[in-house]
Amino acid sequence: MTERYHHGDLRDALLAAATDMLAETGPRGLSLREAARRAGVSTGAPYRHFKDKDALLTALATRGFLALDAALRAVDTAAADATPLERLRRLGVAYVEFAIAQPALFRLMFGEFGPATDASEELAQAVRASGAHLPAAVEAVRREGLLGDFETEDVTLLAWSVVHGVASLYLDGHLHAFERDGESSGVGVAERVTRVLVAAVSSAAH
Amino acid sequence: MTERYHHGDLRDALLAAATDMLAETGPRGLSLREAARRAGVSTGAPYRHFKDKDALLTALATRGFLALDAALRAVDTAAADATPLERLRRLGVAYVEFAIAQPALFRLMFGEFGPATDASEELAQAVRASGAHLPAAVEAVRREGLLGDFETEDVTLLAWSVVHGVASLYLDGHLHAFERDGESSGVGVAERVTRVLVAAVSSAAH
DNA sequence: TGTACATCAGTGAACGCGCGTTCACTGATGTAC
DNA sequence: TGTACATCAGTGAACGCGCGTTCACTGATGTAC
Repeated sequence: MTERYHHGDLRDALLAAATDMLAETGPRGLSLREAARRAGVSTGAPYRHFKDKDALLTALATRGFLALDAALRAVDTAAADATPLERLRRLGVAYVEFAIAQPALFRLMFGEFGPATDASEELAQAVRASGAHLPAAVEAVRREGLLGDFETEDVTLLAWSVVHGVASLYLDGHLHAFERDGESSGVGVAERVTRVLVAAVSSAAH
Repeated sequence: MTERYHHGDLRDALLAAATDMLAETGPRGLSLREAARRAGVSTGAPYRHFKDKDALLTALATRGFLALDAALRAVDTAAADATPLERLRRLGVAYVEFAIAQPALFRLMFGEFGPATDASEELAQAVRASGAHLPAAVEAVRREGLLGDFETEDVTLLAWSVVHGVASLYLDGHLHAFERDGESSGVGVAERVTRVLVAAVSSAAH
């Protein structure tokens, strides 16, 4: 890395540093000063690129929701030939995988210390995009007549709650008792739970 | 409140003050100094009663789990004449109600900033006690032959995930889109979701 | 019943810490002529 | 092609803040005789 007065791409460098810190210490340990230090820049420099700390957090969360959106879209594509229910299930597992792969980012996005979801237009849009996959998948199930008397909205909420619950409990260390030999981390737990859920919902509709 | 040199029950007063602060500002805004201030005592005084800040947090979390245990036990008793499935469902709703009634306490208990669940023997025991209700209720359902091919453990995990997910999403403000007119807060959401879940699981078993 | 004394719950001042943010500045960049 | 100058991304020192924790101390309490 060349040392020069003008960094060149400090904004990106700060976001990258902040991402690392997030992974190491959680949203709480994320400080603008430390991010500046890591980017090799003085403590005042970030203010050329972000109005304040919250603006950086907002940018970080936006990236997170865009990444989640991309991950879910990829699953949707990859599972194009599966049944609607199986596609819904895989979406759910992918949600948990995302959370486990980037715990601190996930917490920033959904937890109490993250920015409000309407903190910026970009963020709001990313939130909307990433949140559209699950409802669409449930709607696809309904269109095939596999939802019985259940309402689309209720099933969406149920599905989201399950995977968000698994992810949260796992990240906060409450699922140790439920992990089994040979299961790699919480993803196995997510697999099991989503299978049970899909089996229950689908047989209820018949 | 009389002003005297010896407070009399500073330990309890500190815990009470900390509880208030928790409700106002979350686990993050909870400081030993501010708790001392509220209890009308100097900043060093808490150290007569708690080894350090974490010890106070541990005591607080222990109280929380004891309260959750009591709440769930009360539901269990009150629903003694309901079907096992309905009892399970009410337990789940009570879990969400607890979270909504004391958001910051719930976060301290289950979130990333709370003490480890084995930080003290009392805490570990309270965690165990409060966590026993759900598995017991699922086991009761199974005993009636209402679980079909599902494993007790998987259904327990599913149930816990759902209610924990609803609680977390609600507390973090992500369920606004799912609330309906006339529903008071997230409890109505919990009612709907648990009904769908119970309907699905039970019909799958037939 | 009264007194000496050990105990211990409080005081309040001080420590070092890292934080977010501001500000007068300086050095590099690129544009107008 | 060369020069004057505006722009703006950085510097680094400083601000005030609240925090957790320590420490020598003092005042109240209760127990032994």
